[in-house]
Amino acid sequence: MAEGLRERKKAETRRALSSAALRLADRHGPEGVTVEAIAEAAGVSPRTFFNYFASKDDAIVGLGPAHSSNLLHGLLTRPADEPPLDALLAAVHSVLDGLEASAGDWRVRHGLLQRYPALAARYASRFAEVERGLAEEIARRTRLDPDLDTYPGLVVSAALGATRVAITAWQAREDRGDLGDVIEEAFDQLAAGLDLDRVPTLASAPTGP
Amino acid sequence: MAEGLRERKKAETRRALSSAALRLADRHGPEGVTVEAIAEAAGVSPRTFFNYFASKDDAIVGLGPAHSSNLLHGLLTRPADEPPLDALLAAVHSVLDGLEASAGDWRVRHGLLQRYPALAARYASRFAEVERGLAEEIARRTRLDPDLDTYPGLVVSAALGATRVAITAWQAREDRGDLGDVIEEAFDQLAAGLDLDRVPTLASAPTGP
DNA sequence: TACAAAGTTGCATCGTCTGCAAGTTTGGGC
DNA sequence: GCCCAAACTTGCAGACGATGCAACTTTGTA
Repeated sequence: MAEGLRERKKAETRRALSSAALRLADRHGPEGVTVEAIAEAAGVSPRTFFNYFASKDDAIVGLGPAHSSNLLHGLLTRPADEPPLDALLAAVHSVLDGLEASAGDWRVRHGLLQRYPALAARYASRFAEVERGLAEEIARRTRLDPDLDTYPGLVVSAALGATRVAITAWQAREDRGDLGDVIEEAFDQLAAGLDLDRVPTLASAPTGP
Repeated sequence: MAEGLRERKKAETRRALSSAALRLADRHGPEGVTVEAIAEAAGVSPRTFFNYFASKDDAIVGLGPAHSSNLLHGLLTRPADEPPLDALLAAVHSVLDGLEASAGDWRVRHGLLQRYPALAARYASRFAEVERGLAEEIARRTRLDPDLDTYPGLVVSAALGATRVAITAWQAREDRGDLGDVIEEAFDQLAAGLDLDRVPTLASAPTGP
């Protein structure tokens, strides 16, 4: 049997804990919710909580132990001779598609990350590992050294920063166009060397109608 | 009296605490040192520690309450019509010059930040405010909206990322050239649109002699 | 010298997180 | 069906971080 009762129960508990943590944190703020409350809402003991998540913050942002990066996986499936920036954009896009599924939680989570910098920090530290992995793959493709050369780390840092900025801007906009488009636009600006005169299109008119 | 005994004592205690925290964390790791140990090394009670720093991590990374950004100050002194990327590079340079002073602590601190991502996260969250301030200034200069447009956040994110990557690469190199040069090189790569074919110069030959 | 403001300290307390030693449940061989 | 071993849950005890409160001490000043 590929999927025993055990596995399903575990997955369900994890989901319940993460979901409860997210919901409660959204309502009362991360500091306003205790592990005890989360465990109770999920129907397990406080001690069990720590069998699933290493910290309260991890549960809120929904990061399991081996959050094996979809981003890196996406990059690995791109052709090796593709320009790094293009490959990274494609990887981001592929992750985005997979994300549409649990869009509700994701929306709430990103809102929390913006409202509470401490949470974002926790998230970022997990993200640093991903960044490292991506940089190594880029270094391999460009035959550079991931430690000594700046290019691999630079491309990855710029790409992820662009993604982050794009998501934030997209969330701030009322109209809500396509997130993929906003991200693509940001990458175009990177490719244009961040030269204001050569930037393809700017999102909004200065201000007002 | 502009500088009473009170002020001097406070400053000294703060320095002693931060210094002890840094030194102990470097030796035993951030988790391996307790607030009690730091306080004892600095000759104050554990309770007093929290009159100076909001958390253990803050003491280690040496962040006081009002870490008013030199970076933003550096940016504000640049001409308003300077291209954003150039202005940011200049701002980074100006901060770097001021940093030479306490170079010893700074070196150790950056090493710690690299070894312990959790610390880096704490640092980054403080840094987020700085990033926000820089983006707002860039938005003002470019007559864009800091929330709705991606450009301001994008430039700042890319610039700070480039700085971070450059510092890391510089630390990894044995020969230790000029840090300013490495940073400048990274900014050049940004200005070249991260196009591998147009990147000015690459730091190292592929690998080996 | 006396007094007020500022700073330090101990104490009590809450919450996070970990190790350990039970119990309880599940899956699989027989 | 029965039983065992592995996996999972739970309670308990305890270390540590962090905060509020109420003395107590030091510093600056009248």
